[in-house]
Amino acid sequence: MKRIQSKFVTIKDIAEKAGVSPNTVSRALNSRPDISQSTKSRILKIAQEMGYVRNAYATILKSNVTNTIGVIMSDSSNPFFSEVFKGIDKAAQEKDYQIIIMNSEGVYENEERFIKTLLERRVDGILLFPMQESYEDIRELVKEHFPIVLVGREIDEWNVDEIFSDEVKGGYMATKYLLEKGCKKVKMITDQLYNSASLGRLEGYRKALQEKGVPFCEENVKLCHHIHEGYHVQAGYDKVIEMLQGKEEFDGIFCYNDLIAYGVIKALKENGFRIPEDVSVVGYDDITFSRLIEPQLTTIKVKKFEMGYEAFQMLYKRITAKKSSNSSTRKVLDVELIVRNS
Amino acid sequence: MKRIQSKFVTIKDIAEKAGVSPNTVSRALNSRPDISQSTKSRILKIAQEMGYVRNAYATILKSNVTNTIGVIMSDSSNPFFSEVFKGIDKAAQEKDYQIIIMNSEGVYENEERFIKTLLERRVDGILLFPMQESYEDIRELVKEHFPIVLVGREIDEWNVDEIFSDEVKGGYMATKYLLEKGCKKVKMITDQLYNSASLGRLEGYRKALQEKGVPFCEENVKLCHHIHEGYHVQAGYDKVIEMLQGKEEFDGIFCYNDLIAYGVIKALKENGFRIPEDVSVVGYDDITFSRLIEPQLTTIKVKKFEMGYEAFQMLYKRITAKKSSNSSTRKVLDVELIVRNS
DNA sequence: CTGTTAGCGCATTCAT
DNA sequence: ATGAATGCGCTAACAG
Repeated sequence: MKRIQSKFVTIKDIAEKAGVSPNTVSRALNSRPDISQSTKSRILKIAQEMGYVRNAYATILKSNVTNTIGVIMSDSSNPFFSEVFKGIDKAAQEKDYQIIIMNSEGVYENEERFIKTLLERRVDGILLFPMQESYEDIRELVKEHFPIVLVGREIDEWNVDEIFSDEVKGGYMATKYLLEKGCKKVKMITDQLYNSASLGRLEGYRKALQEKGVPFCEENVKLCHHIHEGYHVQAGYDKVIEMLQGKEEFDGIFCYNDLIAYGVIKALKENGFRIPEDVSVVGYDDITFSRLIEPQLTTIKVKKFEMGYEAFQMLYKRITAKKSSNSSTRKVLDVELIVRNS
Repeated sequence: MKRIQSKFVTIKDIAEKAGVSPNTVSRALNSRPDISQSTKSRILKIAQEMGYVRNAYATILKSNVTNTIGVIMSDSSNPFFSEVFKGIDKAAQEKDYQIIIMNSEGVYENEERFIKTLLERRVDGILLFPMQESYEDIRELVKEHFPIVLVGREIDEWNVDEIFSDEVKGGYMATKYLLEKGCKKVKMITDQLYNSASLGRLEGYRKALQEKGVPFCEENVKLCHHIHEGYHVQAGYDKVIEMLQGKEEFDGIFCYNDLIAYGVIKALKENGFRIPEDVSVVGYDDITFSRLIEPQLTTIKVKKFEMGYEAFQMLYKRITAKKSSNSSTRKVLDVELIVRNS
């Protein structure tokens, strides 16, 4: 595991060549006031010629500031996450922060391991998209006042910075829309129910039903257990097939996200259902492609870029705060119903 | 993870508490042979209690091995790139490598800056998706035998590791397919022509035309200048509108990528063209969504995940090589025509 | 087995 | 304006 490295030049090397002390070189490189213009430019020229590249690790070891954050998400290739990530990236670039990104695939053990690695690398803070049932690893960080912001999920109990969407409202709007369109049997296809996103959207679904006097029925909520990341489309497809085989009746489907909705639409079309004439479909997230599929997907728009951008801002504030405060910030992003043709 | 005065616990702290020397603590933590089982477990217990987290920077400063690579791409939210990235991530995780990811947005100055930052952070190697006209920054690295692998693009002149698709074949297959389907006027909508991907696909386009005895016509190649990342769809859409306004005639369009094809299809549909009856469309990349749009997109499938996975392997090989060899590796990935309904 | 010493590359004292 | 000394946290080399 040893690699040959093109040996990097050090300030000592430069110092020798320039006939000055390493310290003087350091001064020149960092544009300190206490150095003469002439030696400074001479040194800079030599440094340039020798191809000097500062060793960030040495600097960091002294300063204890890495200008790096860690980002842990379940699947950065999921369009929802990659949109959010774009916001993070933008904000981070503005503050000249580097990002170490890690894909947990929704596996708790990965998340735990990643956090440890990130701490070893002394990231200034962590942005984490909670995905699992257990939060022990996070709890530890929060307890120690380590800068962390939870993104896309709400964890009530703790005193931790969070940014997430108004999930209840989203679920409510989606369901209400279906009901007001005249749907009598509205199914919901969702993810596992151990996170605030699923729970919130489900609550919104119930709320809308209740408001319209439609009895809530447990069987109408279809849980996709253990969706492998990247297989939401398939999961939605499978659920519809399952429902059809079970001779279940429905004329409206509220999907946990757009990807599931894509699968749902595919299955419905293949089985001769017209959308929205026979069955109406509403998705969630409003990812880029939802306006490109046929029919264009009616969905709940989530402020993805903003979520990422704001998340970094919150983390940055936490990192640069003079002293660790005990009060936490919770930011709720509004959602919007985008009516298209499904 | 405990921190004393907002600082992390060091081996020195542990040593004091345990009444041993820092070195002994180091031995215990690294499972060295030369330490007694009893002191070792005693120290480990104390370390655990104190919430010790090793400082990777100190270790790296000594060892000069960061187990980190840098990845520079233009837009990680583009489905093509995020698929490739997934492959990189998978391979990197297997070797326990961290990834610092940077989005250049196709801007040379960004790329240059990023490379510098990555070098300062002493990444063991860099995976780079060349996007610009200038490669001066890369040339420097190559000259210094810094481990780098270029992904998705071919740069003939140099002696540098590369992995890319067989673009000529892809362009050829796409165009040939259109011609054999009976298209008489095949347009090509492509990106700027300063990279091997565009050039290769264009060459394939010409080759197919020539083979079928169709004269190549400059005006049939539509260049989308300066596509802002994330706006490929729009670019495709605009080009079609432009062509229609110019009263150009065409019955087949070969698109540089699937995103452009989405826009093309949208514009055609909006203007009353039937696909593929009136106009056939072929895309490139075969990203996930291409089978979900209507009509399902006929396209050239690129081995995206493999490209990323292999790219890391190549880089890893380079990083861990006993000595720097002068011969470079060039890997060409095969492409495949996926016939669907467009 | 364990402790002492030294040094990775840099920046921050303090001298001169 | 410049140099010398010190230490960030850790580990390797050498003693004991």
